[in-house]
Amino acid sequence: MSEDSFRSTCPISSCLDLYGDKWTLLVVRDLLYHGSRTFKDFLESDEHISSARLAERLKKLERLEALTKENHPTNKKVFIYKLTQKGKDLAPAIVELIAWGNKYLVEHVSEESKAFAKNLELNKEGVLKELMK
Amino acid sequence: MSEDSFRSTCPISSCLDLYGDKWTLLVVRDLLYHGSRTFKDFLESDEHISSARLAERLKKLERLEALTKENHPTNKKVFIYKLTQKGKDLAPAIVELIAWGNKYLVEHVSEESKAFAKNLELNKEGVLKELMK
DNA sequence: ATTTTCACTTTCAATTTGGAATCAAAAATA
DNA sequence: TATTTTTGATTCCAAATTGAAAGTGAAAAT
Repeated sequence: MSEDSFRSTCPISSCLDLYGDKWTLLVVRDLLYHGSRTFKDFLESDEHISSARLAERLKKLERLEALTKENHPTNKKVFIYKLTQKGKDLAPAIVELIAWGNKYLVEHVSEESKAFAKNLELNKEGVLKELMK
Repeated sequence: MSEDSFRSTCPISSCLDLYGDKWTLLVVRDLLYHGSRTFKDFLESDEHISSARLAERLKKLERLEALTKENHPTNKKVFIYKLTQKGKDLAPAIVELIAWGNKYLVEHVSEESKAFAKNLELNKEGVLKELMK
C-alpha cells in the first residue's frame, strides 16, 4: 500500500494506491474545512479515528508532501498541520463526493452538509476557490 | 464496512464508507470506460483483482444499485454488468482523480492516460457526458 | 510540586486482503 | 456423445491492516 508500488499506470488506480482507504481523505477534508489542525483536532472529528491510525496517515500525507507539519508559535508540544498545493488539489475530487453523497444519501446526511452541497451546486468554482485558498 | 453503518452524517465520510477501498472504484472505472463488462473482463484489467475480491465488490455495488447484472443474450453462463445512473454519477469524482494523478504522477502515468487527461482539461463537460452516456 | 494535556507509540485481537485451489454448470471441441 | 475448456464464482488460509485501549514522555497548567 505504499506510494512507490503502484498497481498500474492508470491515474485512478494510482490515486487509490495513495488515498484509497477510509481515513486519508478525511484528514484532507478536515484541513480543507479548517485551514489548519492539530493532532487533537483531528481526533475530535465525528468519525473518531484512532490515534495510531491518525499518526500513520499524517506521516504518509507529509511524506507525499500533501501536507506540512509546523511548530505551534507559542506551545512547544503542539504541531500545526496544513495542506500544500498538492493536498489542496484533492479538493475537486472531494467536492464531487459531497455532490454524490448529497444526491444519493439524502436521508442520512446532515442539514449542514446539505446546505454546503447546495452552495456547491449553485457556485462550484466559488466554493472550490474558497476551500483551496 | 457495510453500507448501513455510516461513521457520521458527513457525505464525504459516507462515500468513503461505501467506496473507500482500493478496488470498488476500479470496477466503476472499467464500466465507465467500456460500458459493459463480464466477470472475466474485470479480471483481465491491469491491476489483477482476485476473483474472490471481485465477486465481493460486484455484489456490494449491485446491492447499492450502482450497477446491474444481466444475462448474456446467447450464453447462459456469462453475465453482463452495467452502471446505473447512481453508478455513472461517480464519474465526476473519478475524473477529478484522473486530473490529480495527471498533475502529480506525471512520470508514472501512461501516455494513453495523459492524452485522456488532456482532453479532460480542454473539455471536461464533453468528456463527462461521453463517459456517462 | 503535582496534575493535566498533547502528540504520539505500543500492543494485540479482530477484520480484511491477496492468492491459489477448487467447484459446478454451460459451452466448445473431439 | 464424451471430454475438455471456459466462465463465474466460492473456499481456504497466511499475511497485512485495522480499531481500540493502554502506555509514554515532555511540556503546560494548576
